[in-house]
Parts: sequence; C-alpha cells; structure tokens
Amino acid sequence: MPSLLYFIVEQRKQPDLRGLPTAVVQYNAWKGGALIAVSYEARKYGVKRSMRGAESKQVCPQIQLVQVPVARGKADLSTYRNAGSEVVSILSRKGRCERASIDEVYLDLTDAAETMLAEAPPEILEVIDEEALKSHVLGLNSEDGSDAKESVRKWLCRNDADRRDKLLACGAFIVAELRLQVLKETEFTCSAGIAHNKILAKLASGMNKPAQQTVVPFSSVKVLLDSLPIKKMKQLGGKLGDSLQSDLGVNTVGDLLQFSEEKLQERYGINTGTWLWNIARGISGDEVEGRLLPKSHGSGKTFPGPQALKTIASVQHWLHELCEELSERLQLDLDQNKRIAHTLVLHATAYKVSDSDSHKKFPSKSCPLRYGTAKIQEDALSLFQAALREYLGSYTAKMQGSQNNHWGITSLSVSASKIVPIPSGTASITKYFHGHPSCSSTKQSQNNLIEEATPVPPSGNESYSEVNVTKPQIEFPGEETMIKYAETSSDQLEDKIDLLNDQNPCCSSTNQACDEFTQETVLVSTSGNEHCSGMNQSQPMKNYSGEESCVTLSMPSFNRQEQKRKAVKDKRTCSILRFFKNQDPSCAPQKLEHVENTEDVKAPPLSPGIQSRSNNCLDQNRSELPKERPPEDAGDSNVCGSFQIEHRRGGAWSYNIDEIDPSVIDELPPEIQQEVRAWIRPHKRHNTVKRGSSIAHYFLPTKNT
DNA sequence: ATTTTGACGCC
DNA sequence: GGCGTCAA
Repeated sequence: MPSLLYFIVEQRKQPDLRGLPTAVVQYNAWKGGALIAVSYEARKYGVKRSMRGAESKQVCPQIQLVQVPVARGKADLSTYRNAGSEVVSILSRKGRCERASIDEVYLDLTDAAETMLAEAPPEILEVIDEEALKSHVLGLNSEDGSDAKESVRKWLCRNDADRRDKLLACGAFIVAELRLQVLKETEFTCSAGIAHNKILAKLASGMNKPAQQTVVPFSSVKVLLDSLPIKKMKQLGGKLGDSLQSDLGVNTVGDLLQFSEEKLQERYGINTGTWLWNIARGISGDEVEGRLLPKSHGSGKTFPGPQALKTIASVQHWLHELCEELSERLQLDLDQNKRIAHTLVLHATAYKVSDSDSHKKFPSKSCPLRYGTAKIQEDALSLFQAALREYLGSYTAKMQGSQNNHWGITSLSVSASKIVPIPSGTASITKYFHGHPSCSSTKQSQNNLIEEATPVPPSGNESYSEVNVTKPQIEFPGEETMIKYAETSSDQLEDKIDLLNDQNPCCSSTNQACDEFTQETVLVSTSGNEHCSGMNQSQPMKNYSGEESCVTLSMPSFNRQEQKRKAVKDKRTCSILRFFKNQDPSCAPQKLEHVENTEDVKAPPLSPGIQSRSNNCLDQNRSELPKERPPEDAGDSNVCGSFQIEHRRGGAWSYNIDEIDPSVIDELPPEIQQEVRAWIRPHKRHNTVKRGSSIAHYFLPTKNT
C-alpha cells in the first residue's frame, strides 16, 4: 500500500519536489487519477492513498501530483521496478538476499554478522557508526534524561550480552552501513528491521519510518508480541486475522498462546495451525530465499465501469498492448538474466448480464509460452477466446464480433511464469548463437532458437488441454566451451546462480535447540526523508524516503565454529555409519544434550517425522508449552510420500530424522550433501488426505469446519 | 472506479 | 492447472 518507492523515484527525477506535499497518481482522466504513493508532507494534510487526485486537492490544494508514466495506453511501472533493482543490487552485497516485492527485501546476514563478531566485535570498535547509533532497540529502557544514542551504544557494544544479541548488534552495524550505501548510490533511503527471523524483522521494519532501523533483541520478543494486535502480523491482515478475532477471540498475538497447536490445526489445518502456534512465540522457520529476480512477469489493466470491453476487437486491441509490454520485459529478462519463461497465463474479470449463472468467474487459462510479440499476442487471444466460451457456456451462440449486451470485460492481464535460467553448464547455447552465421545479434538469435524450439499452440478454437501436454523443448547443439555473450554477461545472473548453488549450512541442521538456532533477521525498508521524519536532525540533505526495501536479515546464530566444536565433541557417535546403523539412543547426542531447549520449540510446518530447527524460540514461554509431542506426532504416519527417509520403528535401518546430528551431513560425500540437506529441511505437510478416509481420520486432526 | 503488480497455498 | 488469499 504505502509504496513510497514510487514517490522517491519521482522525487529523484524531479528534485524540486523535495519538501513539498506530493503524491503519485495513476492516470488522471477520472477524478484526477488514483493516488498510489503519498509523501509524508502530504500525509500531514490528511491525504490518503485511497483518494483520487481531485480529492487530494481539496484537502491539500498545493499538493504536487506526479503521474505514473504511461506506455501503450497503460501504466508503465518499469522505472519503479528498475529502482527496486538498484537497491537490491546494493543490499545483496552482504548476504543472502530475497527480493520480496518491488520495494522490499529480506537479507540473511548471519554469516556476515558471525564474521564480524569473530573478527571485529562491536565492543572493540573505536569509532561507532553514527547511523547504527540511531537504531531503535526494542525494550531498551532509556530512563528520562538519558541519552538515547548512549544507551544504544551501550547495548550495541555490550560484551556480556547473549550471543544472539551480539549477532543482532553486528547486524545493526551491517544494515546501517548498507542503508548508507543505498543512500549514497541511489539517493533513496530505507528503513529496516533487524531480528532473528523474517516475520519479526518485517514487523520491526515498519515500526520506525521513515529512514530508520529497529532491532528486536531476543528478550523483547515476548513483550512485543503479547500486546501486538493480531492483524499487524504479516499474513494475518486479511481473512485469517478476522477469523482469529471473531471466531477465537484472539485480538493480540499474545492471545494466541492460549491455544494448543492441535486446536489451531483443527481449526485452520495442519500447516496454518502449526504456523500460527509458532508465530505466537515469535518463531518462524521461513528462510530467506536467495532470489534477486522475480519469478513471474505480468502486465494488466482494468476497465472499470463504462470502460468495460464489449467487443472481441477491443479485447484484442488491449491484449496486443499488454502482450507487447510483456514480450518486451521477457526479452529484457532473457538478455539480461538469461532466463526463459515457459508458461503464458491469461486472467480476466468479466460481468455477465444474463440469467442464472451470472456469477460465474471468468476462468484463467494458460498455455506454453512462445517467444515473440506476435506469437504471444496470438496465443493470448486464443486463451481469451477459450475462456470466454467457457464463461458464457451454452449461452454463447450469439455475437462475438460486434457489440453485445451480454458480457463486458472489466480487467485483462497476461503473465509469464515458470521462468528458468538457460542451462549454463556447457554454455553451448551461447556458442551456438555466436557461431551461427545468420545471427546478427544475440537477441535475435535467442529469439529464433526459442521460437523454433517451442511447439506451436493451437490457434483456433480447439481445447487447450492438448497444448499443455506438450512441453517446450529447447535443444542445445554442441557442448563444450562457453562463449560469453558479448555485452550481456550479467552480474545478477551470476549472483543468482551462485545463490542457487549455495547451501546455507544452517539449513541443513535438524537441530532445533534455541541456543543453537537463533536467527537474526534484519529488515530494511526504505523510508522517509529529512522533512518527514523530523527526528534525525543530522540527516543528509539529499534523501528520498520510501518503503523501499524491507531488508530482513536473518541470522541463525548457530555458527560454524560451534558446529565444529560439537562435531568434535561428539565424534564417537556422529559418524554417519554409526548413526544410521545403530539404534542406540546415544546416537542422538544432540537431542539428549539439548532436550531442555528443544522441547518447547515446535517446528514450522514439517513433514511427519521431521523436525527442523526453528529460527528462534522464547525461553520465557517454555513453561506454557507441552513437554513433548504425543507419539503420534512423532511422525511415523507418513502422509508426505516423497520422503525417502522415514521413521520406521524396529527396522534394521530405523532412525528418527530429528535425531540426526547436523554435523553428520558434513561427513557425507559432497555430492549428496545437498540432497540430504534438502530432506531434512522443514517441509509442509500435505493436506490432501480425504476427510472421510479412516486413515486420514486416524492420522490427521479432524477439521471441524 | 483502490491499480498493477507479485508470491504462495490448497485442491 | 486453476482458484483464492495476502501483500506492496
């Protein structure tokens, strides 16, 4: 909603706007356009994002309205996307980075924080970063008259602090530096949250805006959540949050603590139930993903009220525009990132002024994506026509070419998904293109190859079910050496590939002890300029505020040294062979050793029999928690079939995956380490077993509607 | 007539 | 694959 990114981009483009009440509007023909970003100055006048341009003029006559660029008759958000990319490229320098939206980023800074703690911990710093001192530290009680910065400095540099908090302090320094880098290189500001997992970091990032950062020490989590309105938590702002309030009387996150995991699962399903139970305790196993690029591209437009499209010709016209934009973006992605999209999806909404089933949803349709603007346009139109026929059902018969009184299209969108990197191993595709005499440009040659290699979907009225059977096949003639694309070697792509290959060692552990798997998460989100905040007198002159990037820095505090130490200590039992072949419980020293810590931490949604580390836990909640999962929860009832490791009691190869010492993984052959880590990472449970089944009844909590 | 994106879960 | 939810 409050995407100040749009605003700060316009402000950078037009520096005269600085300090003035400003809003970014989309279109302006109807009541002055829709506001999609409002500066803090304008907010003071009561200008809200839901207003129309004309309305904002009423409450704030001097407001500056800046228009979103228009291309092909529709809003063109590319400048904002690009601005987001600028920021991502900076924020991704210090750790795993997940682009969560156009203006939000999560970072896992665990490694960087651990390195800093080992090599240059805050307590030995001679000069303390001024920006870090401006951090807000939740729960830090600065008595009256005390200097806020001084108490922050003390907190950041405490050398008797919990290790987890020390990591957070390091995170705060790193994030402060990153935010300064962003400011310096882009002129954008951002705000950030620094905590042990994504959900807490996200929460914190919104607490002090704009252009500030907020740290959530481990010890302040419970206090923070206890009184936090439930709907403030990410994912609970909608219907689920409503249901918690009205059905369970849960108004704060703390209220959730009264409900057992089973009760929550009963009501909301096995995955959501467990997720809620964990969230109540500030626990989240959600990993920072390591993805700098979007997973899909889309282009859409609404046609509200009288603008509704009533002829196939007008639909075709707009599909052409939308597909042209989509195609352009796909080509850019291909050139810059060497990625190919495989599926084209068409969405529309429509009204039908007819009889009975006038409420039927306009179905969405998909088909294999063929590159080339004309092909995308053609396929999108075919998809639309297939969907329209289905929508109209038997009612169809009549006119499809000219005006009709039966239906109107109120929104259209086309999107491209299943985007995958071009195989880069042998880079034969590059060689092929550059070696091909007819190829005048990289772009053209890529295009050719893809077009030739992708099956042509039917263009007529036939069903698309057949189309979907055929998968595009792209062949890569030749093997051997790679020849670089002339100008297109993309840092981002290389980063991505690195990230894909990167294994976070912490992910691999099944160890769930709080002490060992605390995560530190930092959330940076761009925000406010000097005029808005009024809090930081020493703000730099040029600075544009937005909710630019929500940087979550998540840091499992289980450092490698610690892992190694344990590995050595447990040498006797941590050989993989001993572990797998021996049923003696002493094979699971980690579990025994840390039972105190583990008992109260429930895993995020998991496969049966698999427990994962949690990203943090709250000691203070221990007494409220069940002492042990009931045996049936131990998970030998395996609903999730894809797992090869199972808990089989009594078998010669019986073992419980929760008992695997994480350090064991390191002893495996390198080529299978990654696979094993994937097995033991947290997994969602499938909710697919039919309710009526007696098996399901036996193994799964019954859902009371 | 709060637009235009985008991610993800469920079946 | 298609639909629904949630969010920026």
